Amino acid sequence: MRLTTKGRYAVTAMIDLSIHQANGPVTLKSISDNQGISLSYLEQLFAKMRKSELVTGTRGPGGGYVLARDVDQISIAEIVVAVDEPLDITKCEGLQNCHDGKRCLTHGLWSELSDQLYGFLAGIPLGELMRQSGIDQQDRQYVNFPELESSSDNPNLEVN
Amino acid sequence: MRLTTKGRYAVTAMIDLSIHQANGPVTLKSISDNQGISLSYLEQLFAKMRKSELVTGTRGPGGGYVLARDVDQISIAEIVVAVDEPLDITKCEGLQNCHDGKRCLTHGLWSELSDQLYGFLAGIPLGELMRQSGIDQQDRQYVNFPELESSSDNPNLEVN
DNA sequence: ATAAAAACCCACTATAATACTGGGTTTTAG
DNA sequence: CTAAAACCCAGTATTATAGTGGGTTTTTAT
Repeated sequence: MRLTTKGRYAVTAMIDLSIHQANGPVTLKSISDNQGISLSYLEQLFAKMRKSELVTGTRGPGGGYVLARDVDQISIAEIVVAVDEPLDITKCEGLQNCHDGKRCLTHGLWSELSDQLYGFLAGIPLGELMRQSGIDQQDRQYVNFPELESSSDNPNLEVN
Repeated sequence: MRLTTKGRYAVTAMIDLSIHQANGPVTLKSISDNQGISLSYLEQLFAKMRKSELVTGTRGPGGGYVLARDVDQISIAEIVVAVDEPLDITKCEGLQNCHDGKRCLTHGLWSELSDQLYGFLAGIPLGELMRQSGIDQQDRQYVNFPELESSSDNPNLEVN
């Protein structure tokens, strides 16, 4: 499992969607305007999320997207996996540098780490992030994730 | 915090290093041969990890790299952060699509998620993965991470 | 001394992933 | 009928990833 900016775009778009869907279907155009993501890129992302049955689209005027499930029944993991296409599994098979099984071994280790990461993100429902967005920026600090302290020694807070 | 194949290369190389450093410094050449990563790419990765003081290099014949700290005092998070250069923080500042603070808001949300991911990976020492590599592939299943069940419903096991 | 092994350094290139542009076509409300 | 929207697709620009190919220093061993 990878966690790239692509997944961040998708999660960001889904938060926007979950915030605004109360008034009916949300258009990609509005998400595009709100979040500064190109319309066509959003279309690509939502095509994948629709295939993963995270959202449902309705056509025509007044149409748009709504979440296919309750906001708390959709995890961050599902969103990330939906847009982040898996790389080919068989890459190391039949390669000369895999002869002693050493490469496959570390691959296996990473897949376990990946599995854990998935489990971690699977435990964070979209609604959790959505509700945080309603809280004022100043006081909003890990209120919904008490299991983690401030941990402000993180040198890599990717804010953009 | 991002988690890409680049981080995986670094973690893989560090596992290889931690396994072999008992016999003295490990050359990048040997890691390159073992793991099928290009020598020059390893040099780039290790230059960063050296700056982050995760490894120390010694020159000349018989030289190579060793871990700068005990294998259990180096976390996966540190390795990933060391090689994964952060994107520019100020990207959204002064942009027209950030006027209503909506973008900054979701950025903030993501940074919190990122912070949690960091905390999660910070809790996994390199030694934990290293020791798993000694266990036979067949029986090796989440033995060191009992907090997670098999979770074989993960649709995105990235094994390559 | 000399040779060789290794880190260390750098500029460039190839490939792949990301994100966007710009055109469509369908569907559907009004 | 018109327009708004999803839906679709081919291409392109940009960026990140990974590699190639040269160096130079440092250090050990001959």
